[in-house]
Amino acid sequence: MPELPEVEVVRRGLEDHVVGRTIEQAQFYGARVARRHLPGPLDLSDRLAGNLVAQARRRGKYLWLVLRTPSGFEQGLIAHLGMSGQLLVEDAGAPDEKHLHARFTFADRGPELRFVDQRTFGGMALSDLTDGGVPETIAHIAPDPLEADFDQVGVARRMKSRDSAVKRALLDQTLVSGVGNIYADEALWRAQVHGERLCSALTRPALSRLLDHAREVMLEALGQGGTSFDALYVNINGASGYFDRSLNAYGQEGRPCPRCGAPIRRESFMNRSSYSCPHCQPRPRPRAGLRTARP
DNA sequence: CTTTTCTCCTGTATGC
DNA sequence: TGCATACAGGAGAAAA
Repeated sequence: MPELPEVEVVRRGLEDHVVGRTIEQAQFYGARVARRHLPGPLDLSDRLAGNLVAQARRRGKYLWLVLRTPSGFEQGLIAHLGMSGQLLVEDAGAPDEKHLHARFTFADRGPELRFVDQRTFGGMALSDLTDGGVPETIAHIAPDPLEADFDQVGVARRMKSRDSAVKRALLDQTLVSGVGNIYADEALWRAQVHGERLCSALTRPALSRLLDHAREVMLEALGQGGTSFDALYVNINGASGYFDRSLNAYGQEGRPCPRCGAPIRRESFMNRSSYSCPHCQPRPRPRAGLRTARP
């Protein structure tokens, strides 16, 4: 599942293999991949031909190519990988993938760029750029912890004032972007905090330390090419990352906690799975007056 | 306004 | 063997 480190690996691949090239033709197959481009896939295709790819940028889990027309007008081609999206650079002769949704050919007749996505939660769209260089349609996405001007003090303060579970806040992309289920669980394990603790029950320094852990675990994962459980996340060359070997909590149900040896537990939270150490990350005590399900 | 739940999608694993 | 069900989960819409 591509989160910040995996998306950054893809961005670097695009920087190396696509930036500096001119799009000859962009084709979109089916309506779903361009569903967030409201004028539709044919309009998107028309607008892309002839553009120079000037930059490959990222915020959180969003990627965008800065495209430049011959007259110098710039826009952002946003790509989100969703759960299973892949951007692949391949020779034109390579057989079409089963879930191929978009194909870009270039004026230099070099390798193609393809968007492949099994579960189609991902997509592409064209957007004007704001003064800050971020596409308008993702202006609501907060800066991620790897950005130079990430306002950690401000984020910790906003978290402190939230009346919700701390894991929910970590996953809220309008608060801090780039963190998904895997790195949220890993950051909480490192911070020794249970994800269902309320934000307001933690101190601002503790919230700041949690953000430090989120940044550090994502940086470490980036250094190992990201986390791959299967062939659904790969870099633009189709290769897997290997941070899955370094996971301490996520997906480790029943295995000993690397810190204390207690078996890692799996719990359901927000209709997905959360993994934590029952000893290092005790559940919060139910508060008086809190409504609980009763059979 | 804030917070939570629902929905989109398909391949894989599991149970009867 | 076949069919039903659970699960993976990001993000925006809808509901509370």
